[in-house]
Amino acid sequence: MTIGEMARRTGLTESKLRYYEKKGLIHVARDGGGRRSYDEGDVEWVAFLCRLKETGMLLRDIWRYAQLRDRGRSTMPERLAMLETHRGYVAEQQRKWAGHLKKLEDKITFYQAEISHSET
Amino acid sequence: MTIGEMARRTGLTESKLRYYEKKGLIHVARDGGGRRSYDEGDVEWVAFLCRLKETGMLLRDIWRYAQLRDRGRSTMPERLAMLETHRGYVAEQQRKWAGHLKKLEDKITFYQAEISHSET
DNA sequence: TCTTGACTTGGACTACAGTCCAGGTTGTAC
DNA sequence: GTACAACCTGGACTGTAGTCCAAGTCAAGA
Repeated sequence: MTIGEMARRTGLTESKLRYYEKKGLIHVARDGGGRRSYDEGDVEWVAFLCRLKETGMLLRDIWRYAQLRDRGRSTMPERLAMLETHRGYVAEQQRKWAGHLKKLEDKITFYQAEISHSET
Repeated sequence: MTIGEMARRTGLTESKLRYYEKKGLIHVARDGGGRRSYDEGDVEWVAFLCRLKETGMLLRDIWRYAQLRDRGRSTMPERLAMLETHRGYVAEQQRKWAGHLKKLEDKITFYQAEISHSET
């Protein structure tokens, strides 16, 4: 798969794919002409990498995870530990957003009351 | 209230308080010696500003909100509209984090199974 | 009066995550 | 064999949100 196809598959831009590679998050094979050649395994890894990123993991931590992954199955317990730590973070985020939503709704209710009061 | 007291009250650093002022998000009175002098109204506004920021509103949008606020009660409907738009965003974030948590838990379950399989 | 510590300013610097660009290469279609 | 799109590289540039620093000011206490 070329970088263009990969971009379409993953929803990332080509720039991002090159950037993540430069940062050591993805290792990409090359064809005879020196062009990037992605496979299905890369698609899966990029999808997971994106999920980690969307959940607020910094690229440098994803890089640590990628390093462990490169070292094979023996690092699975370490990777599991990273994911468990991250789960705690994500669970807290979820609670936080729920709280934010509640407070924002209170504020909106207050504004609505103020405005309808002004109109009378 | 001096900037140091204000920092303690709001949990922000002095740097941030100066930075937000420089960006036009807060208007702070000065004492005779040219020092910042905050009041309770400032504390409340900063607390609300922080909530907007924590929920992902960019400083330039908070600035727009602050501009409306400066113009008085007549801008309440506009502010309400901003908050309602933002509520949609926050609600979506909450759903997103719930989804992320679910997927991450699936991955963790998978890893746990893999690891216990290796051990047998 | 002198020291101390909290404060003032503008501007330079940082971290993070990209994005863009010039100049060059490769592979396919006509 | 040439036009063309898609690709390559390194490095400069961007936006967002700060953080830090030098040089100076101000007020209270010894």
